[in-house]
Amino acid sequence: MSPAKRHAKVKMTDIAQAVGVSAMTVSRAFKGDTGVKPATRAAVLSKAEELGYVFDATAANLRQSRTGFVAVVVPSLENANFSATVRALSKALSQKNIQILLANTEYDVEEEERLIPQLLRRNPEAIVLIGTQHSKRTRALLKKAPVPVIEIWDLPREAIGHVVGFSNFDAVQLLVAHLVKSGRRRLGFLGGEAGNDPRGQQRRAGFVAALAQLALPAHRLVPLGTAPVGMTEGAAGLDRLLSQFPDTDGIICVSDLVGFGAVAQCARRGIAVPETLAIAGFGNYEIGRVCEPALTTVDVGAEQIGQRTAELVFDLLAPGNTRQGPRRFDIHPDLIVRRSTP
Amino acid sequence: MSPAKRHAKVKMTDIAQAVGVSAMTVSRAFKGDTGVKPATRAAVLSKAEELGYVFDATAANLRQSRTGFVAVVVPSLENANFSATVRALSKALSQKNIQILLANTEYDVEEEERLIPQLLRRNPEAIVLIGTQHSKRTRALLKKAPVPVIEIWDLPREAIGHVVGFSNFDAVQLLVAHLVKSGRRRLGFLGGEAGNDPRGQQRRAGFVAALAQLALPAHRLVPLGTAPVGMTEGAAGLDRLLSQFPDTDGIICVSDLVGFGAVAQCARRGIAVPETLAIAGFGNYEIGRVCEPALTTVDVGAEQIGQRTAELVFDLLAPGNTRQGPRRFDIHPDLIVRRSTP
DNA sequence: CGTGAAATAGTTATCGATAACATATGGAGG
DNA sequence: CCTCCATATGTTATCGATAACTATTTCACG
Repeated sequence: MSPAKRHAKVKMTDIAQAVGVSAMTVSRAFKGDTGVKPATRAAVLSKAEELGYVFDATAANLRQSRTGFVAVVVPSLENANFSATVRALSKALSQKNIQILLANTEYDVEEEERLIPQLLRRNPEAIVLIGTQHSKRTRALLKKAPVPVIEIWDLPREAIGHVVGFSNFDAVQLLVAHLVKSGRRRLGFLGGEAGNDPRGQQRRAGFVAALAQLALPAHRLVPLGTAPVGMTEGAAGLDRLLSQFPDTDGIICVSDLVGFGAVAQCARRGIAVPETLAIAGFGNYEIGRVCEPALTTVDVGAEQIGQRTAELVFDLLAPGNTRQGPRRFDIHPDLIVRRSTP
Repeated sequence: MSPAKRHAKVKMTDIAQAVGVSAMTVSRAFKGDTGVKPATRAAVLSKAEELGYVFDATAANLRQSRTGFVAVVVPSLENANFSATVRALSKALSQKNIQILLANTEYDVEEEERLIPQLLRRNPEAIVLIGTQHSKRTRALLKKAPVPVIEIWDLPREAIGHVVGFSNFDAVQLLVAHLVKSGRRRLGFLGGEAGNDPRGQQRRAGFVAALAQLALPAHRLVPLGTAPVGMTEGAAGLDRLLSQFPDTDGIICVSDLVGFGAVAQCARRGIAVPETLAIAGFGNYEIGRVCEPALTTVDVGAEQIGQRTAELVFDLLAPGNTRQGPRRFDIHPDLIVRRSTP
């Protein structure tokens, strides 16, 4: 810690005094455009530089009751899809100098319940939640909260506020349709255990519903354990699925990570993909693009969700915003066909 | 927006009035431990609940000049190693209700220079930076900043403040030693182009130095482009390396992602790994554990870095802290041998 | 030149919680 | 029954920037 750090904090009044103006003028000079003579502004800014002044956002925030940050609640950062969303969101927000207050729930609804009040105390301008499954208390808290709530990555029947997401349920149907069209009939699903990954469950529900509609059997379901499930679980899951249902001719996985685990396990076991077994993933992760054979998957537009969310935030914070009702953006996932399915 | 949201904000004085005590008593009741009669505290808390009171951290922060958040600057969140660190850090900090203010530089030193002043204005209690390469202005700014600076993920010769990291330079030597011990002599390196990934460059430098020390040729270097480089670049890089240096018998990759790309490409080209070509990765990503053959790699203790950083932050913020000099934690990476090397 | 609107600058009060200090109440001990 | 100290609570001023208002200067134009 250098000696400079021990100096008393420099504030606007110090600059004001040094330059010979009032604190208000300094404040105006910093904000940029209001009526301050260019010469005065220059003097203020140079003196500020000289004194090593650092603007105190806390004080400004209190006075203005605007904080300029957005709270973001994620189930996990290690999921490349979620981090892509956060990245896109962060990038867009930082353009307008809005900061992100990050909270990580580890897929735990109770942890979320504990964290959200902590975030709300800081008066974020909006709160963005990946996921739409919350505890009763959390929902009640957010409903009353004096900030816009944006749930993303899903399309809940009953949203708390705004929504930017897609239907996991529908997205899986793209994959089912594709596999069925290419002649597969005995389809299995890896992932989506009842529990802490609502998106995974929805994908499974979508799978079951799609098969039911086609009058195909939908009993080949293998849960993989507690989220997050990854490549390791995919490999183990494939073995489990095939030992229970050896005649399976197509598998849809809850994510590309699981899909890759399954494909890799097939390679080890000498099962031909896609000839003997077609395998599809979900989420368009990099691994699905690179593995052998490359995975058919669904691109859910992770970046797009982040981008759109940022735009929504800008909209909500726009000065003239006549708070209309809650908004709902439906992102449409794209089917990406690759070599792992015929 | 529910009607409740239009209500004027409830503050401590409102509760005080409703309960018939002073604002100070309400404040004390919330803090928990100071001398407040249990009955009074109960009355205050229940009234607060009833009125839907939300504590305003901004005001408290201003008064106390403590904000309770830590700024975290990352080059990228999509790197699983970095997000593991952030996750561990976030998890530990949230235990003590310290929030994370996140900033993403996208591996861009100028973006970092733009973002850090924004963060400093918010009076974080500490600023954590992944990486030790900063612009001159950034360094100067951080040196003067009235908050502890913690650089992580590297061991810089000249740190700004505290350090929690490991030597990328040394870590690679573990891999070189391992490959050489198993008889490989014509080693190549994929990654670490001069540019925006200083950690990658250090790994390459470590590779060159290790070979030089063993009097082995160290010219088989293939840059992959601008960070972040991943699986795709690994596959392309392998082709490039083998076309330039067909006799290569061992490759060290700047990350497991690149390593996987290389291994996958070998599978496509029918090159036997590790018999013909040994391949090692870096970072102990999940992919390296699951791919075929599994990758020999170096575990750099990403979570451990986050954990340690949190502990350091706690230490620095401890009330009785007699600010000693800067601290330096050297994390020791571990070699993990798997099937991709003999 | 004089006048008034625009441009520039200053004053005062405020955002909401709390540190620091001041005061009231209760009960133990003499 | 009174002193004294611990416990419980109240008062006042403050953190630093800025909204809202007021005051002054500038200058275009008649």
